[in-house]
Amino acid sequence: MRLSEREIDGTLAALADPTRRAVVDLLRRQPLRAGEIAARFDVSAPAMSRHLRVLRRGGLIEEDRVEEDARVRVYRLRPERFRHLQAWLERVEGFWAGQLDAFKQHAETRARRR
Amino acid sequence: MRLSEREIDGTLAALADPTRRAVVDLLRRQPLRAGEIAARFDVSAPAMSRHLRVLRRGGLIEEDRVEEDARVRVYRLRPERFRHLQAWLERVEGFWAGQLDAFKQHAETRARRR
DNA sequence: AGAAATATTAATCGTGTAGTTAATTAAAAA
DNA sequence: TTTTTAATTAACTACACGATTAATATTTCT
Repeated sequence: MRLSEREIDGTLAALADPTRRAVVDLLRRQPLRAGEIAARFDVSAPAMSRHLRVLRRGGLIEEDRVEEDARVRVYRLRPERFRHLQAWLERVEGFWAGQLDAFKQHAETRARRR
Repeated sequence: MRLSEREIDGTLAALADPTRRAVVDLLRRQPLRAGEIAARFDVSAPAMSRHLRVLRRGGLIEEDRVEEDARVRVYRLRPERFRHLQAWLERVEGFWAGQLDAFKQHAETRARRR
């Protein structure tokens, strides 16, 4: 899958905040409820709620509801998006290989001319 | 190499802007002078200068000076930082195996509670 | 039904960031 | 030496973003 510019923007913007990266780091271990996440940081619940929304819109986490208690919302990481981001980075980094190809072609052209 | 939290922050913050990502995309092809970069976008030279500084501090590009004309500054991509970022993503994505276990445990706990 | 719990949205505030034009630095050209 | 050129820094404005407290659903517990 290839991310649109809009998706890339949301994803990178979401990761550009230290608190949100810490949340991602926390969710690596296991899914957690909104309250549990907020409690582990030095911010208010509303502030964390907004962070979670940004992460969700950035495609990095998703929200689940449990049947036992319809009030709680469980958040968990979405691995796909991280893989998409890796693919994006690979594409950007691919300039290196491209330059190498260009060099080869250049060398071949010169060789053929002789 | 492993990036510090501070470095990760600078790098991701630099990439969280559409204009700066477009600059990165542009520099994939070849190094360019500050003026050439600014001319390709719909922003003033000072604005682009700031973007370039953010990208440089984020470790994504570097500045070279040419001997023919000491006024011009040539910017080019630094591939290492992209690889470091990939490594960081891989580390975060590595949660997958653990997540599956956690899921199972979660499901079992729920089942037991009924 | 009424109270407590879970989480979000609303309203507000301060700060950081991107943009602009003007001023500045430094080097090449005339 | 004066003027142009290349690029940055300075000063200022507009707006998006993060944080907080208060208010609002919605669901559970007594």
